Amino acid sequence: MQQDSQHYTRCMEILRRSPLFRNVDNVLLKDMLQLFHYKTRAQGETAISSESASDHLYIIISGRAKVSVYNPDNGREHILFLIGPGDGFDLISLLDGGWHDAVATALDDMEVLYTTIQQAREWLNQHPDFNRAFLPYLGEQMHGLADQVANLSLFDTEARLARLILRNLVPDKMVQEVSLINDLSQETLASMIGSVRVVVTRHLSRWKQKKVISGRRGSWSVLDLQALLEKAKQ
Amino acid sequence: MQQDSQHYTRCMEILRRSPLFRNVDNVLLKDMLQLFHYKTRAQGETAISSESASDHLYIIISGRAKVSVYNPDNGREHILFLIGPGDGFDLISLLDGGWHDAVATALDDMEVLYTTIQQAREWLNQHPDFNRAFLPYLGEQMHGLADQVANLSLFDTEARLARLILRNLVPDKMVQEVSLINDLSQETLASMIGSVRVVVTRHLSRWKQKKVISGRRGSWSVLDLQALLEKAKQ
DNA sequence: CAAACGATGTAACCTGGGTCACAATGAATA
DNA sequence: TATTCATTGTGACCCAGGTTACATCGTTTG
Repeated sequence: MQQDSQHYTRCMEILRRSPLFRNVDNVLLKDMLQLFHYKTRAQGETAISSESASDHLYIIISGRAKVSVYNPDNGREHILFLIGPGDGFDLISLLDGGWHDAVATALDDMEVLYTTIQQAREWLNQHPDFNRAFLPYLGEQMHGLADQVANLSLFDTEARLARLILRNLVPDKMVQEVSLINDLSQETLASMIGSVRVVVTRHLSRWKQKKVISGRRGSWSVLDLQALLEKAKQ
Repeated sequence: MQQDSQHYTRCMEILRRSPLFRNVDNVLLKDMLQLFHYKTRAQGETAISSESASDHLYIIISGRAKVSVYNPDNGREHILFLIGPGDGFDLISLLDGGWHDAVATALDDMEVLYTTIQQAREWLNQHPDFNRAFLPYLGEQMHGLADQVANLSLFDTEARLARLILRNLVPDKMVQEVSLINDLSQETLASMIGSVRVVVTRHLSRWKQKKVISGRRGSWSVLDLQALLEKAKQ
């Protein structure tokens, strides 16, 4: 991406804030930006499929995406990651072959930066400092996956849902002691905890009746944090 | 470990064959071995727990271990990885903080090499070539975790068990078209697929009746590979 | 050899949660 | 305002698979 591009400043800002490049020198980061190209993706588009996965890597500037796996036989989907501005996708292909089965789909209209694995690898060889930047990021993702495995096999759906919500709590500026969770459809929530929509609905409405939570899509809030922690079984 | 140690040659051999150091120069590898210390672990011992996890890393010389997570509430266990000679544990702490909840337990009597994260990190800074050696290994593990998530949430227990067996097939030298699987207790198999012992027993005995498999602990063989593939749903 | 122990086989039972089917509520477009 | 479509609420049904409880083997140990 050229320095005179209209998007240059915004992209730079996002990179600057990204956990991916936390401790990377500013000048170096500017240099790196030259490697990347800019493009947009409409909501719903399959941003990266398994075919193209192994030869490019991406960094998100705006919008969110889900990285998921499907079972064509029973039509079920599981969301491995939700990613947003500053996140990368297919970074794992810097380590080896990249995701085989996973597919990334845009949840919103998106802007992304992309480059070839080839170029990224060369860059990495010339600038080993970048290893210290992105390796912790991959470590984080690995922990995320291990946590998902643990959740799926050690906890029931109610606990998994509670845990998902607890991980997405956002402190609310208006009301004390109350917090908000993300704007995600119940369908999406279900696909994140390895369950189906109706089950999520069931638990949410039970929790509403018991005054554990209140609100609806996009504006949930937690009334009884203690109860939620209890359901998450620590 | 000193060059005059009685274990030196064997250790070196294991390291040489390990996927961890596939494309590492022999001389460099010998150098590296100096970093490590040797010790043994009895079967059943908790080789590495979450407390010590973040300050040491290990390479297995002999014996196997399981890396697993527990839910104290319902007493259930899930095995994240089975590791054996040439495998490392807690390598992820080279990336960040290491496993928090996972525990490694020796399945057999073991010999391990160990060193501090600190020392390993310094070594890695001086020898960036090692990044190319162990990063693909971590990438592999990451794929393994993603596969487990996919299996747990997209497939039923029968398919998961079939898939586990298919992944552990070993070509049999004696009989054509027949293969053997690992020597693992049904309890262990269950903990690898996120289920319980009785369910594993159920499926195995059904499969025996339908002549899909035969044998018993330690000497299973697959009679009808096609049927097994079918149950694994591709 | 007896006894003790671990790993298996099996049967009876029960429930979490998945499936199906429809109604109700918005939000968006004509 | 009417219509369409996506999302959500809810009830009835049902089964995979988890739970409990023994019985049966092999293997190890006194």
